Amino acid sequence: MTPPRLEVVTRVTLQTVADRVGVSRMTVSNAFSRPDQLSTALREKVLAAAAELGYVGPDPAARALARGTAGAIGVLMTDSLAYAFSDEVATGFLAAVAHELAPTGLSLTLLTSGERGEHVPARDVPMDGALVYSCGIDSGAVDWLTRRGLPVVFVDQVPVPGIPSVNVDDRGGARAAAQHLVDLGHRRIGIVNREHTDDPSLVAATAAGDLHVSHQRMLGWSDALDAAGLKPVLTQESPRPAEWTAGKAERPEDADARAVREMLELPDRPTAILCFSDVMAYRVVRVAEELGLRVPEDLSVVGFDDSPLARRMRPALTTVRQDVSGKGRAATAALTAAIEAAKTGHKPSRAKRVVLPTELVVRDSTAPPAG
Amino acid sequence: MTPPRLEVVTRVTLQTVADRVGVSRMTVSNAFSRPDQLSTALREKVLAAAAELGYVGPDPAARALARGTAGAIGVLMTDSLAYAFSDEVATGFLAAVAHELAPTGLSLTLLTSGERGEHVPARDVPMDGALVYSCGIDSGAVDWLTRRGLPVVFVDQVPVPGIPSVNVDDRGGARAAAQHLVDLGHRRIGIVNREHTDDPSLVAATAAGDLHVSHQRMLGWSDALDAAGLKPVLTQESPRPAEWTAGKAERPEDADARAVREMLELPDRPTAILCFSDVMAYRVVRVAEELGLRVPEDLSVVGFDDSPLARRMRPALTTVRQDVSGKGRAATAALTAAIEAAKTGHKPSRAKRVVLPTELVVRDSTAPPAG
DNA sequence: CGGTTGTTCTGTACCGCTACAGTAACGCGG
DNA sequence: CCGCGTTACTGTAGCGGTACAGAACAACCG
Repeated sequence: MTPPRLEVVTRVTLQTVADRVGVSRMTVSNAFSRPDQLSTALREKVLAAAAELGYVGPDPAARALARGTAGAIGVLMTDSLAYAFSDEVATGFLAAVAHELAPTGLSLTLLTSGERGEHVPARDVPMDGALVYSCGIDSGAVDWLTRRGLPVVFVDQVPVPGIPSVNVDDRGGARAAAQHLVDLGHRRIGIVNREHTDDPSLVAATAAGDLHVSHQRMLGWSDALDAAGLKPVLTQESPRPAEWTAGKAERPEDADARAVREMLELPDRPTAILCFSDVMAYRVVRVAEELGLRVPEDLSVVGFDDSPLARRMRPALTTVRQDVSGKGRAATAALTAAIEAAKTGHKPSRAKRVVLPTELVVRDSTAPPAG
Repeated sequence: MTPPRLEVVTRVTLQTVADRVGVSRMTVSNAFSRPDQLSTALREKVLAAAAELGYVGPDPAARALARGTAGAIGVLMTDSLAYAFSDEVATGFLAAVAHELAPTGLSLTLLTSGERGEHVPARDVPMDGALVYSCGIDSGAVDWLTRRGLPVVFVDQVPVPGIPSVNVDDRGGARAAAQHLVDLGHRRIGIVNREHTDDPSLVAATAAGDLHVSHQRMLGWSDALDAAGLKPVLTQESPRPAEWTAGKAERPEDADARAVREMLELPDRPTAILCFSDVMAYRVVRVAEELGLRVPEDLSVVGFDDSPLARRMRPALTTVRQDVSGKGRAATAALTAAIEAAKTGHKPSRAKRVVLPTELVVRDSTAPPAG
């Protein structure tokens, strides 16, 4: 015996509309998805009936299953979305991706690398492909993606054979930045880097995937400094913000500031500092000011990225420009191409590797050393 | 005749695994999704077989269809994602949403309100519910969402009966800001607002949905100014950045700067300025500096939002704090509740309306007028 | 006028999974 | 040895679409 309780809202599906108009379900489907498959007159009639019945359109989930495409791509980011969103470089990248994606009809789903409870985004979210951005390969997330057989593009990661990647010329940019200081006459140069390692084997290993960028920049700085016979004063940033959630105390910043202060209070303090990012450069400038040092008279500071902050700061920051939007565009293009290729069964003979150029932008935060 | 061409990669599904182990497909499904439904021994055997066959787990799309849930929520934002991402208030909100969402297993899909080509995100993306954030209701997107019968929560929008909403006390905050200036002794006060309207009927109308916030703030400022018998010097911001895409010239900023400059060059220039946002306040300070005016000695400036920029600026900005993270949390909570309610068929008797408090934060950008 | 072509609509067979009802086997008290 | 509550597993019937191979019929052509 069927339960007497009537379904209050019987879901309106293709069939409902089809019955109403007196055509086959397929015709209704075509009316919505392939207008060229039926006469205009009938299509209008179907659409009218659909509107009347409150049928909005093909159910996205059902369509995804039947078509075999999800209509969305994922962006795999740091576990801490708070970090990702507060970083102007990351958001600029995302904006470019979103913008580039729009005309393709694909939408953008944010993936965290962390596995909260039973749910693993990289495994459980329907998508047609994914961008792996600024996140360690160590997180199982990348594994899930590849195991699912999803097209993937690496951004700012260590390139891996067989996987398309987009990078910027971090090393070259860093080299130019360091050379700039050398050319200005600086001999004691400090470096404020993010967590990184000098051991290439470690960097190459999957466990240190997201250190790639800092390592490359370090290499670039060393290129120029070594050539000039200089040895930098190092300062490492505290480890990456693991569980740095919105609203909590900002550990990394404090640790950073302290380290920089120590460096600037050395008897033989550096006359110039190379920084991993504009944000770090900003912090360095603040610390310098607190210590009564003028920038650039007493201390030259160079950033990296040329984020909006660099222009906003005073003094305006000398930095290395990378084309964040271009990176987003290139990554998106590479991914959509890979998705297309996967669809048609084509095996991309060689995974494309894109390396975008960087460019030194000299502004007001660098000058020859005093004395 | 079936095509002789063999399927190169036969897709591995539940059935494949089931056949291999010699159990029913249902058992394999349970092994993955409901471990308590079978013996541990068998489950392990199934999992092992799955691993061996390269079966990653239930296909998300198929699962979504069968279960009737998409496992994702959408956030409807301005057409220009570039704008959304470059705004610290918006990104802070998003970060909070993402963070709050994580434990629920829901992921986050970005929806643009614009309809590019045939694809309309709000209609075509599988999701269980959506947040409507900082986007005009005029865009058909909201219509699509509601027509689909999706649970929706409005954030910073004009509250609509029957729809849960989260707002902050914009008016109260603005009032406090204006009162602060009045109390300091200012009599000539300028206002730099975003596009807005004074016509309440227009604001209430759907066509002007995203002007709600600017209108509320305007009301708040007026509350205090009117009470003090003052009439503000108005300056409107240019219209919202319609097609302000990444990398393009930044029109709004320029227009803004020009307008502010005009205001500050008046013979009877204001001694204090109230701004719609911290970003605008920042621009005002820059213009003032260019004109040789000192802040706060010659000009007091008040922002809104208390975004990170406010603390970063020099002088540190007096502003009105709103709890962006709290807004994100509240919105997410409201949405998940609504989704839950929808699932169990419960009709939420009354849509909840949350209004978060605001608080004046006095820093260094305001002082009594000179003379 | 037979044959080819084109348009418009239909029928069937999935897509891969889950809900739910049901069956078989087992343990156990009486 | 029967009845009965558990536990472990299975079968069926969808979820709501789309792909693709026809079928019906008109138009066109030599």
